[in-house]
Amino acid sequence: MKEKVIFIVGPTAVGKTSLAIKLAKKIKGEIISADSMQVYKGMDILSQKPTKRERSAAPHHLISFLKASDEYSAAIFAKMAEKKIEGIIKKGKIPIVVGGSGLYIKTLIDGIFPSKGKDEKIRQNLRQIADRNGSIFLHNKLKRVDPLAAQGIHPNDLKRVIRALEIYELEKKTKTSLKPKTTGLKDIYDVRIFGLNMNRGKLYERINKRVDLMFKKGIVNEVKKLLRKTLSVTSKQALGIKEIEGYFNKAYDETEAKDALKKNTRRFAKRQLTWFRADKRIVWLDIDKTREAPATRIIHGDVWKEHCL
RNA sequence: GGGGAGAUGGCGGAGUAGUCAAACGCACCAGACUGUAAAUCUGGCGGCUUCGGCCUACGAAGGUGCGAAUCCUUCUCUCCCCA
Repeated sequence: MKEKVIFIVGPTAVGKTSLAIKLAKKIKGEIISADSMQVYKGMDILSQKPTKRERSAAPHHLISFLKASDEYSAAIFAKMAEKKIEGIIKKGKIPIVVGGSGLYIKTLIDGIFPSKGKDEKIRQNLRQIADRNGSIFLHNKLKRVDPLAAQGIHPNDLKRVIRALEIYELEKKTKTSLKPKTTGLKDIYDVRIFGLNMNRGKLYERINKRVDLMFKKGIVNEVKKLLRKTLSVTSKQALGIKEIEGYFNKAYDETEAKDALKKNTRRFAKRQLTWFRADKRIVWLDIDKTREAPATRIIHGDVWKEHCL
């Protein structure tokens, strides 16, 4: 019989962290963060890491172990998470993967095709070509080497066009031919994915409140410190950095920075939902359907019995 | 009290007789997504629709035009200046 691995996914601010901790305590689980930003030191407020107290309530993994200048990616995450999962299972405990980074989670569960990774030089070169000749030009180029991939990528989606071309240059194989060669967690373990959701308006309200709290906690100062360092490509895209940077540059005041962060976080949550909705394996727990916290339902209720036992 | 400016879709804001359900931006909704993913990109966005159209709309009411968001009259409201 395959060992169980529990996933708790959902949009930001929906309440994944607290549910995961309750669940971990109940079932003797250990939490693995599937979050592209919580891995960074010095980004505690920004990435809404669980507090020290929360972290001491159950073991947490893959949080605060990278410098802001380090790169991170779905592939690195998947590799590390898989090792952690193995270790946790060996200890006789249940791994609970918690997070909102959809691609990371998918990569972990379904795998990613083998690749040498990225090559900044190739990317830069392709970017220059796009600047000179337009993104359509690059897309046409991709059409010639990998027509199937080109079909699935919009000509305006420069990052994807570039990556597909990069794969070809680097691997001498097309993205299309590599794609089927993937194995992941789902081939080894009994994967159970739970998605948390709630009424959209309520979720947005929670996000707004959370951002207010982030400012009270000193996010401005945290960003100020971060901006003094060199940030990696990944870490510098954390929500909050560019919004607060604009405030430092006097492009607008603090209130506007706060509103911008709220807005961008709301949009992010929406994109997360779009991503997770596409995964039909997810068992959704709608917080609005019950007056109680979904934690109660998942831990004591039928959901747990039905889906995990 | 006198003079001037203006009222456009959820908001901002074009348009100044036909090709206007009304540019553009924002918000919002939906979608795509395999090494930057808290990123990147796409579509929709008055209502109804058998997808051909139909209906309701540009402060209100009248009027002139074949035809009005666009012109005229009155009214209501807002802003500014002078008293």
